[in-house]
Amino acid sequence: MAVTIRELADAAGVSIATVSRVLNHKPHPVGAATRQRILTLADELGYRPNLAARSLRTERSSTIGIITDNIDSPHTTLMIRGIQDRAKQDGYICVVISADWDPAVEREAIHDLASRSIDGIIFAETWHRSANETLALANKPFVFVHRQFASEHTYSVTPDEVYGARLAVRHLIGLGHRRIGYINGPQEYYASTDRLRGYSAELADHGIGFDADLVTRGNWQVESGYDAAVDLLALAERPTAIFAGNDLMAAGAMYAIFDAGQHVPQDVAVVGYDNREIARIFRPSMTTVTLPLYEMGQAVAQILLGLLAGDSASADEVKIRGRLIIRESCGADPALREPPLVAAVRRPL
Amino acid sequence: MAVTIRELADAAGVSIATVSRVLNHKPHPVGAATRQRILTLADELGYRPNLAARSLRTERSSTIGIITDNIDSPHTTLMIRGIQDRAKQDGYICVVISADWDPAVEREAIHDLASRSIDGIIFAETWHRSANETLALANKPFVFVHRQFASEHTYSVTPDEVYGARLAVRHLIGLGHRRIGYINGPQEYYASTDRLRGYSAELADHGIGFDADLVTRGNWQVESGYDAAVDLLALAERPTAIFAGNDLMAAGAMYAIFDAGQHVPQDVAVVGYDNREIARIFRPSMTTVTLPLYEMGQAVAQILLGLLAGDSASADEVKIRGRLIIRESCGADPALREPPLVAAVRRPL
DNA sequence: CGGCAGACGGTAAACGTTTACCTTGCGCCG
DNA sequence: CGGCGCAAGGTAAACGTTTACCGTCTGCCG
Repeated sequence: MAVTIRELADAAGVSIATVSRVLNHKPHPVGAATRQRILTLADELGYRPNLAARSLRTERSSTIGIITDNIDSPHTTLMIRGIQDRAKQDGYICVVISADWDPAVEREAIHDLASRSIDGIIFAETWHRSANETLALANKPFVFVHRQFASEHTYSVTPDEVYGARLAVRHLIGLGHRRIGYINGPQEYYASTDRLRGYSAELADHGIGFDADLVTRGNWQVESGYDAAVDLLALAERPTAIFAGNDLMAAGAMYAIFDAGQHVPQDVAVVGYDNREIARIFRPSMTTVTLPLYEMGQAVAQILLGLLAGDSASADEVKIRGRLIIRESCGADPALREPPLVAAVRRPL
Repeated sequence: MAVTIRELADAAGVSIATVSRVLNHKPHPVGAATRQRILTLADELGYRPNLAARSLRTERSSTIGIITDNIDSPHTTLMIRGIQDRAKQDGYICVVISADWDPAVEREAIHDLASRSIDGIIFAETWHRSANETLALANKPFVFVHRQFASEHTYSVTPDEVYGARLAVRHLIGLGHRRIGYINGPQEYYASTDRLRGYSAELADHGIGFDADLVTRGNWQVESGYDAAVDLLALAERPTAIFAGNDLMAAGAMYAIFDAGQHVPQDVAVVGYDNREIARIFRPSMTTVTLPLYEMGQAVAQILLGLLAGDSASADEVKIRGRLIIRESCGADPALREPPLVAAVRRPL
């Protein structure tokens, strides 16, 4: 079976206390020779501390819990990856639990994590809801990332939606557009309101007045983007560009434009948001703003690990900026674009 | 702090042994009255066993480890979801580790999991590689799911690729096609060879001869599907339908068809594989074969949990069948189709 | 030369369970 | 009525760590 600290201590001819001290880099003085002996012996014997025993003693487990509504979402996984990678640097692993938008499941998850002596919790894309009191009694540090709804909670990491929207709109303005439609997401999402703020702020910065007719609303889905674009195209003074709240709605908008016999970007330019897989594959490929999910994951892990190490985090809320990816749908100079998916017909037919 | 078994025992006026016995449903006889008292008291006090202590004692942790190459892959997450959901029914949680196609990381992951007294390991989409000997000394049960490459290992769950390919080809044949091109994936993948087998078997069943010219190869990416379709369209005797090894290559193939001035499905019908998000959104929406990822996850969890419970699993390898999703790209009777994304222009422009 | 500080290391308790083994009491049968 | 068997429950060891506390030895200073 696995080699224990006892056996390692016997092999090194010291007590288990000493072994524990060198393995955990304790300040307690240990002779250089013994330390070295223990270290090499540990390596030779392949000693691995039993983490169950350790966490029984220390009430820590080098594990952080991630609670998310559904792990099977394109947004979540990349964030989790960021969290994992950062956590791994400090020897932590992650367990992720899907709460299915169900407060009861979420509470149960918190309890489960707590009874496993988890060190801290990250709420990813999920709202704290009724979790408050449960969290209180679990009294573990917790942090939010990509929180979708309002909450008065302390530490959280979110994308800088205002900045992202400004990037998109600024780009369109730079291409000469002055009437820019916006397809907003549902009102209750931060992403919607913040992107709208960025949209109008950027317009204002360029002296373009805000026109409420140009702002429509979808529900993040393709179909709603289609409907919204139909409305925009029906306007007396039609927009020459559309900024969609996400790539899915941008796809819908482009379909509406096609169905109206128009072309993208010649007649109407389109910019999306999220940089989902479809943005790259779509024809025309979509100019879009990235959601810096991986970086957000890293950032939130960083904060939690800091909390666990006893630092008090520097900022309550950190915002991470995405970047604009220029492709075909906006009509920018091809030199600025990402290389298109299929450059040209490669062989004569 | 958390209530311990000691406190619960004191409250109930019994010894901790008795408490432990009723909580773990041990066969050891316990009077109905005491049992009831303990149970209600446990509930009232909100007793949660300390899992660290339990696993120290039992060398089990109600945790299963999932090792995958990259959690951020559209295939993986849905499978993980299936595993999680099934595992949860038995009170297990999952930790997933991304091994980044790096054998060293994978070995390290196995060790890490072992030192955490994990109960079993699921390898998802990853090959065992040099993991063999590491696994041997960790001696935990392990199972494979969606294994990509050959291996002589025991328990595994894979999609029934032969069946899926037959579904696709049968459908095309049913629509009257006799010259059906196939865009294969890279040779080293099971998915490629098995789908090819299904393709030719189904042709044979309908008395259609195998024509090597109709089989091309891509690398799963959009671009390669484009190139492959260009080749197919250049054939003297052009195929009237193309079966692509995955949805991405199907998208590429359709782009090639468009660029040749042809229409899908009128001139060439196309069927994909995987039922990725893009299949639904693409125009024309793609007929495709689902990869039953969620079910595969459930199945593999089922096997592992069985192993952990002491049953010997019934079959070494279980294959899960996907199903055909009929959309626009194959030209089937609209009545058979999934409703299209955007049924029609909803409002007059 | 006495004593003290610090370096180095050991002892043992504790963390919260599970479980092998033991005790008690009661009913029943020969 | 003695003894056996079984139901019901208790005792205590063990799991592998960490860590507070306690030696011991050496060197150095007054």
